[in-house]
This record gives sequence, structure tokens and C-alpha cells, in this order.
Amino acid sequence: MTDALEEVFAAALKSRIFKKRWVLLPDYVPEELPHRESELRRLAEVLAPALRGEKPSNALLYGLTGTGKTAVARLVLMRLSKRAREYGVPVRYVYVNVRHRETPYRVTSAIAEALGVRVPFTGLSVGEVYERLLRRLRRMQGVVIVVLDEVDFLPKRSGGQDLLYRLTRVNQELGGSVWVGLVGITNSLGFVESLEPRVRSSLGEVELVFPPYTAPQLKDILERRARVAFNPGVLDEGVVPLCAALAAREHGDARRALDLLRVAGELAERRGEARVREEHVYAARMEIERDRVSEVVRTLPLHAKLVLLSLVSLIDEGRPPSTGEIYEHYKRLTVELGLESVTLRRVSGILSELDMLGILRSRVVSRGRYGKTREIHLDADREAVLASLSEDPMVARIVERLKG
DNA sequence: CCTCCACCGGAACTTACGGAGT
DNA sequence: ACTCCGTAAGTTCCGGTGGAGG
Repeated sequence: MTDALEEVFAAALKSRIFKKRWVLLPDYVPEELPHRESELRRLAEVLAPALRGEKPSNALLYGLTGTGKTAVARLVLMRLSKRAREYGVPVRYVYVNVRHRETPYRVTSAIAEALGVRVPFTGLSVGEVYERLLRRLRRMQGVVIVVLDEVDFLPKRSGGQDLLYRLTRVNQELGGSVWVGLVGITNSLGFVESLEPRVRSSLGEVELVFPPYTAPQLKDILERRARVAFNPGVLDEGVVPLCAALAAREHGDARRALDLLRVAGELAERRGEARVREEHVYAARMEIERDRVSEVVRTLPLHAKLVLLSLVSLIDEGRPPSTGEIYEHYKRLTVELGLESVTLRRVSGILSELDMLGILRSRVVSRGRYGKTREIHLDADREAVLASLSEDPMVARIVERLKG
């Protein structure tokens, strides 16, 4: 009885399943990236002049999610800066994920902070932070390479285009003792086309396209990684091929495949089983989806939750609803809860946001005489959505009624 | 072939908030 | 103490628009 905790700790210490679980984590960068040899080489060629203290060309990497863009960039830059250290050449690199730091202010301060400038998280103007960054850069020498992962999130915000533009020509604002090179990463082709021509020609001096992995390639990648991650013989024969097949169905997403494999292993371990079976992979798929949904739904603003709840109710009654129908239902909910309702325009905006978050799918349809609207389907798992919604005490009551 | 519905979606603006610089 | 700043959520205003029905 008293040893329940000890048992848990002991089990954690000697994992039967994993040897090095962390090599399956999303931000782990392996020493080798099979099937990305030409991209690695190409990017290395582009950045190598930094070793001679010359400004490397800017590069733009694009391809769908999980095609190895980030891993290629990180691996090349890790190796490059290692070489630079050996030769005593001043080359630094800064990695910023724009999606995590969405706004121009936060992106600028992330770069500045990576270079050792202390920046308050609010209170200054973007211009002021940018000035501090420049001041720092002017005191440096050699080459600084800035990686902007998921750059497509930058121009979506106001001032984002401006920041991108300033960054592409930052070298003209510096004295010449330091050079800044940019590596942009995006999975949106539309982004590349939406760029101002002068930004595109500068950021995309070199453009590298990453094709999706094929199913056999995914299988190969997983097999290599699995050999390192798991104890010998714990994987059932079908596990790796299944992960590869499921991920291949989603346009060859390697991160997805690795997630499936890792979570399947974690599940097997939690259940105290000695082997990872195909059944665990299917369960992993569900768990990953539930976690994703709950993460998103839990952090939604109140009115977005109510809109989502309205969608679920209407779908329960049959046919996919239109924006107007959702709005009517939503308004009834707010009356019931004694709240002010937001405008139709806002609800329309919330619906697009939920679409982008992968909670629902909507397509714009024209019903001729009867107007043009969106036809909205729930994309996420209904039960997962309801479970996450009921974590909000304000919303929970209504969710209960829906279940009964 | 034209109309006109029921929205779509861009843009500028408000409000409330937490915080910085001087 | 005063002014300025960015962010998130929301509002106001408004120019589109695909296609069924007249």
C-alpha cells in the first residue's frame, strides 16, 4: 500500500519499452536525416560562406508539415556553428518559431534576447526593441543567421510585413562588421506568393522545396529511429509499418509518424505491457487527437466556446448548419446565460478561427436565391470537444443538457 | 439575363489591460 | 504622474459574390 509510489518510480527508472524515448520527441534533431541528403547539401552550400565571414544568401524553405524543413535547418546550423567554433570564426544562429511568438513585437524581442539583449515582455514599441537589437548587432562581428520557422504567421499580423521587410534589408542598417543571413521556413505555398515582390526576392534568394516523404521512406525513417529509441524486440512487427501508413495518408508527415510511434510506446508502458502492439498505435492516434482538441478548446474565449457548442447541437439535429443558423442558436444560449451576444461578423470570424485550428471544416456555398453562406462540419471528435467544453463551468450546464 | 439573398471577409477603429520610460 | 506602447477581443462599415428563381 505505502509502496504504491515507489512502484511507480521504480517502473519509471527501468523502462521495459524505451531505451531512449527522447529521440522520438518532436524537437530532437538526429545526426542523420535519411532521404533529405540533397536538401541538407543544398542548404549547407548556401550557408557555408559564413565560415569565410561572408554574408550567406537568404533562403526560403517550403514544403508540407513534417517534411523535414526544420530538422534540416537545425542540423545544418548546428554543424555549421560547430565547425565555426573549431576554426574560431564568429558565426551564430538564432532560431525563432514565429507561430509560438506570433506578433512582430515578440519575434523581434525573441531575436534580440537570443543575442543577449534583455527585453521586457511589454511596454516598449516594436521600433524601440528593433533599435536595441541593431545596437547589439553593431557591436558584434562575423555572421548571424536568423531562422524564422513558420514565417507565414508573421505577415498575418499588422506590422508583420514591415518587420519582414526590415529584416531582409537589415544589413544596410549595419556597419558592415556583421552580416545577417535569413532562413525562412514555411509550409504554405500561398504565403510565398502573397509576399511583396521585393521581400520575396530578398528572402527567397534561394528557394528549397521539400517534397513529402513516401510511405516506404517514412518506414525507413521510423525503423532507424526505433532501433535507437526502443529496447530490442519490444515492437511487434506491424507497428512501424502501421505508423508509417497512417502518416503517409496525411501527406507523408514524419513528425506525425514519430508521434504515433512514441505515444504508442508510452501507452504500452503505462499499461505495464512488455510489447508495443498495433492496437496501441490506434489508441495513440485517438489520444493525440484528444489532447490536441482539449488543448485548443480549453483556451478558447467564452463566446468561441458557445459558438462551438451551438455547432455541436445543430449537427446533432442533422444537416451541417450555416453561419446564420449557428448565430441564431448562439444568441439563444447567451440569453439563457444572461450574457451580451457578439455580432454576426464576430461569429463569422470565430468560425474561421475554429477552421484554422482544425476544429471544424467549412466551405463557402452559394444557395442561389437563398444567399451565400458557409456550410459547417465538425472536424474534431464530438466527445472530445464536449469533454473539453464542460471544463468551463459557465458552459458545462448546457453541455450536460446536450448529453441527456 | 438580371436580381438579390445571406452572408463573406478586409480594414479601421474601440476598449480594457498590463507594463515601460522619464 | 503622465504618456506611450502592444495585445486580444470585439465593433462598425462596407464592398463583394455564386447561383436559383423570376
